[in-house]
Amino acid sequence: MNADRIDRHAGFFEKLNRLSPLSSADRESILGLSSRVARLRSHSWIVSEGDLVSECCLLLEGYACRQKVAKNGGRQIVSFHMPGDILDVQHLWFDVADHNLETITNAVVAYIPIQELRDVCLHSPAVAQALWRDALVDASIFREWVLNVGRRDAVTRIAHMLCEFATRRESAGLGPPESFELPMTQQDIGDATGLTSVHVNRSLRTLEERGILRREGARHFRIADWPRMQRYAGFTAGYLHLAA
Amino acid sequence: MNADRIDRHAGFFEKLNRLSPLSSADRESILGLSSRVARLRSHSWIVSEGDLVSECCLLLEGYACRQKVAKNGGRQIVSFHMPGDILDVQHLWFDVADHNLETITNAVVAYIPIQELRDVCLHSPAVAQALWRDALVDASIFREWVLNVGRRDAVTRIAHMLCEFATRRESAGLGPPESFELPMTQQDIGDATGLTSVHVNRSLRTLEERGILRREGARHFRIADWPRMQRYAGFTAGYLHLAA
DNA sequence: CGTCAAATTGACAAGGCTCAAGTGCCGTGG
DNA sequence: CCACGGCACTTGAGCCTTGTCAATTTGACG
Repeated sequence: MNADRIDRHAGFFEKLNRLSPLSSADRESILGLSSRVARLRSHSWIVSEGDLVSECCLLLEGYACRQKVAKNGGRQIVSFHMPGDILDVQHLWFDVADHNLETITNAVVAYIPIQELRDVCLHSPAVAQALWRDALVDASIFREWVLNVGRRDAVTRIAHMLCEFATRRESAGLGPPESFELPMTQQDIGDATGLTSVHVNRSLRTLEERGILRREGARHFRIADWPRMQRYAGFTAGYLHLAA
Repeated sequence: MNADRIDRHAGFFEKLNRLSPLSSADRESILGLSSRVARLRSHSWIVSEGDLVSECCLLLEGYACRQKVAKNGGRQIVSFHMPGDILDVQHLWFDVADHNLETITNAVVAYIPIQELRDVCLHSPAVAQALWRDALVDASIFREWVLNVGRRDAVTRIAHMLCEFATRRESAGLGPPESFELPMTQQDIGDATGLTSVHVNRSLRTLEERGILRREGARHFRIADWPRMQRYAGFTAGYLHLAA
């Protein structure tokens, strides 16, 4: 597992390094973190609300989301995650989970002991800053989602979600925003945007009819005019703080 | 202003101390922070999206909110704040604002230079941890709001917002949850819950009719059966991480 | 070729919005 | 002290976006 580990964590280092410039000593401590790697099926729950958590999760392959469930049974997806994302920085400082972590597709996850991560933070302010920043980007995205769900109509809402997905995907080096495969179902999109899957379906059709978006198969999206798409959705990448 | 400053910051110290136990040295560095105190009228914008920020704000008196504006002009309030709250921890690490900060009522705000706060964090891991935790609580509240706006119907949604307000108010030592004066207009409640003020008005009436809530004057709320109210709203205080 | 989940479509219901008018409260000025 | 003005709050009527229910089609995979 050791060779494995160094490979995996290299990506982690790059991510943190982008959030806050790290020294080679920082690099060493990060690569020195121990980890447990697990393969998970789609729709597995990694963490459930109320769980006592002692590890942070790093998503290595596949897609995941964070979600909460309302009293009436409604499921609300609160964020999507892609390879390279840290799934729950917050457990660095809170040991009880306040939401669920669920895989969307089959996935590979690295679990890093929180205590080790804390120690690294203590010895390296730069690493701490990087992780902190990551958490702040998270929060910024949540704010945008509140706006999205609260104040945009169904069609724009979905368009905005797609813009965010495409942008983060590109920024994670997973491909161009103009053409991509969605990992989530229309039900998932609905749960993320506060709509029903039926209405998501109709809204996607509307986006096609308006020429904003083309689909090749149900999950493959092509955006001919990416700037137009962003304008249509009222999407500005600022809140993602990509060039921190 | 110096005597003033120590007074004010005492509250700040208490808040951080609750989030992470601080030493007396930590206390000194916090009380040693310089600050600029300003009185603001209601509906003033403290920070606007896109602003370059070099100070963190601490709300000393009055109420404020954070909000974003959609392309179509819709205003979405993303969080409410009360005396003692730090309004933008995130500017500790991001210098461009991604949302607006607005007063709800007349308010008194302390501005603390970010550089000084950063220095304190560098020298005191405990202070850093406290501020970090505060930011994480923020994020947790945003997640709950996404759920609130996305998956609860109008009446429950408003009930939930009131529960949160009452709980945080109590926790901030501002009074019992069973009886309080709301600082915000019904328009504000609408902007926070993704509803129109008209529908907020009707929903409040519904809450009264169902016996969940009593009003004495438009803004004074009385909740006879507080546990029942929480059950009705599906409110559980866990996400507020009050007993960190 | 059968199976199952996801996607699609239609008909209808309903929750929430829009528009519009009216009321109540409070501070200001005469 | 009263009249006025403005803002927030109320209330009603009708519309429209989105939800519900249910049936059908599609597509991936064994």
